[in-house]
Amino acid sequence: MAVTIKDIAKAVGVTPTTVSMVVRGDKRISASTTEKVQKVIKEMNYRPNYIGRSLVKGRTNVIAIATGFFSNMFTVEIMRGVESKLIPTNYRVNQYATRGISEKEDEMFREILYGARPEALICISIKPSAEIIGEYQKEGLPVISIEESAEGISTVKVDNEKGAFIAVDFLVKKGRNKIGMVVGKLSGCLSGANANERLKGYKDALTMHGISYNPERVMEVGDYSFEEGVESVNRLFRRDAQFDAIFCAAGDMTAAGIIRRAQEKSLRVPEDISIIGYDDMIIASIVQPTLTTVNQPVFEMGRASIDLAMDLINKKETQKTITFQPTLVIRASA
Amino acid sequence: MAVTIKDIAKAVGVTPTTVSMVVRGDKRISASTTEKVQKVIKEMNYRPNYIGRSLVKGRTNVIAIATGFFSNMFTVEIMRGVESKLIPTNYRVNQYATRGISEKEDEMFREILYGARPEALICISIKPSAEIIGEYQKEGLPVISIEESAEGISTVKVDNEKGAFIAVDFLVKKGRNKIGMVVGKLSGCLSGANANERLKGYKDALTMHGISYNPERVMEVGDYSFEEGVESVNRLFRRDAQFDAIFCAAGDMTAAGIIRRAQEKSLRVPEDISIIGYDDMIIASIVQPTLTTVNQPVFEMGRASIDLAMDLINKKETQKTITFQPTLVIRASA
DNA sequence: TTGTATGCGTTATCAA
DNA sequence: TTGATAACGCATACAA
Repeated sequence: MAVTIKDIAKAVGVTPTTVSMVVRGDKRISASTTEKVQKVIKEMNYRPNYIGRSLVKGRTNVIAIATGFFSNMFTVEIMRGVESKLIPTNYRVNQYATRGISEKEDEMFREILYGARPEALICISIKPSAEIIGEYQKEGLPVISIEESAEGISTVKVDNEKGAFIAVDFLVKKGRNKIGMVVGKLSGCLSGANANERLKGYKDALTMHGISYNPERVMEVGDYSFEEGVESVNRLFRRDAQFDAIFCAAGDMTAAGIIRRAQEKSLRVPEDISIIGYDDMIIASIVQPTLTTVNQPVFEMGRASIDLAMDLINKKETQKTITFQPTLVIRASA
Repeated sequence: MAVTIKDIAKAVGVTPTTVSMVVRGDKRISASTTEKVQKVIKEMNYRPNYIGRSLVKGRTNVIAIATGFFSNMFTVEIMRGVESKLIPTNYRVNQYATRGISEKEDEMFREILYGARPEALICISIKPSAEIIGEYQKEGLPVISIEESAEGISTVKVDNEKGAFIAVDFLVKKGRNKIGMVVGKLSGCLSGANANERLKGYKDALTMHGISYNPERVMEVGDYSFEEGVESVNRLFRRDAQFDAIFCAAGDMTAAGIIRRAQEKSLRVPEDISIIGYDDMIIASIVQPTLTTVNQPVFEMGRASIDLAMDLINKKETQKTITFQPTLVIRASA
């Protein structure tokens, strides 16, 4: 078994209390005993057990992060930001993946709340039910949502309407007026607020430029894969509509698929058809032509979520919404 | 504060022991009290606190996973495998990123071991020092290393020699004999066993085909970025050597950079120069021409690491090495 | 079938 | 400046 505070106490000839105080750097212990205790701590390679400490302190120094999958690029970039902010703190993160099984979400959130007892919960692209939010509030445990927002919790998000707006505005100013849109699910259990907000930005930009909205030009996709990009071009071109541009609000990977399929159909990008993606992932600068896309400061959002979590934990802040601004990164595809 | 076992006990009019036994489904409690207790548990929304439970049981139901960064594609894919295997268990993972700061690694491993007290440690692409391994062994805590291997710990790896061998063998059989190699650091603190094993496979394949080894054709790179691929072509072509192929053992992203730079130099891929990558990440099927590459069953390795961890925790297995076989995925670049 | 007593590793309160 | 005692939430050996 591991060395405990008691072992140290016995070895030095003091009580556990004294050792505990030395461990925590309490100034009331004399220099001489402090030194003796620290020497034995080093020799016996003692370190405090967080479990015991958590139990008595009622604090776990853990931030829980929940999302569907930790394996997509957006989440990975968020986590990079999270990691970078976590270093100077003595907090750790515990990850919880729902894996898209929404029936089990409530159960998972309760297990986190009552079982694991983190000091804050950060949700990425998922939204706890109102009931769960109520239970977290009752326990005084702050909840932060990245991307989604809900009554009673803090939010870190990007202005999706604006992101879509600046992309479509740019296309129109380039002389395009038959602009298609590929976007995530607008309704149903897999839908998020994002898709609808981006659709609104798209419509607003069209309206502003006096272009009528044609639902035949909008295509919903389920995941954010390359293959769905390929497939969405196939399906859009079967419809009764023409296109001189496609704004892919469903991410750069799908946009890459769109470029590929367009090229296979002998359409020149951007001469015959302009394409704009969303997210500004690394893939955007690798495809040919390189992809004009809407950048979201994802790394910064990860960092902001930890800052906010710490402020909420330390009661320096109450419920708050942080909105980041997207920017258009102009490359070669539009 | 949250509901505890005591609150339930008081509400029902039994002792905490009885409630504890009901929670764990002990058959010794009568059906009638079991029912009463369960009713109140539901009403008061009670759930066992893992901290308390861990302290007394000496088990945390946590597997620690440590690596440099969780944000690269290889690690992400490992984590996907890990997540997929974790569902039916009641184990969770805690992530620890060293962020490449190797001086602090020992300290981190000790904090994990003595502070967080997981039941197993999985290291991805990093290798604990012999001293640390000794301490983990002393505590009876199994360590699994993915990619790296070391004395005294279990390993999940891919046959790197074979991966390089099949790639180079394929190139030679295609009539190439001036084959360059781009590979990770072969020595120094950032080096791994991987790079050297792949170099050996490269040399073995050349030898087998009677081609002499020319160190001028080998180029070391530090990270696995697209930019390094671009840069490595620049540097290789400044050397006193010719090339009709490049085997990029430093991953597909770097290989994509090599393709790009080769094309910029008006070299046709694969007519003038064949290129083979490593890892078979999604990028391999997106670049033009699509990339011939060495596939590693990364997802499966993640899954295997959890299976192995569970077996080690449950003493069904002692130290063990699992070696996966790479395969060559032939696409258009070679 | 249920309750009593004790302990897991740590910290906090109060007393010496 | 240090120590004795109790407590955090839970599980378990043993007693009743």
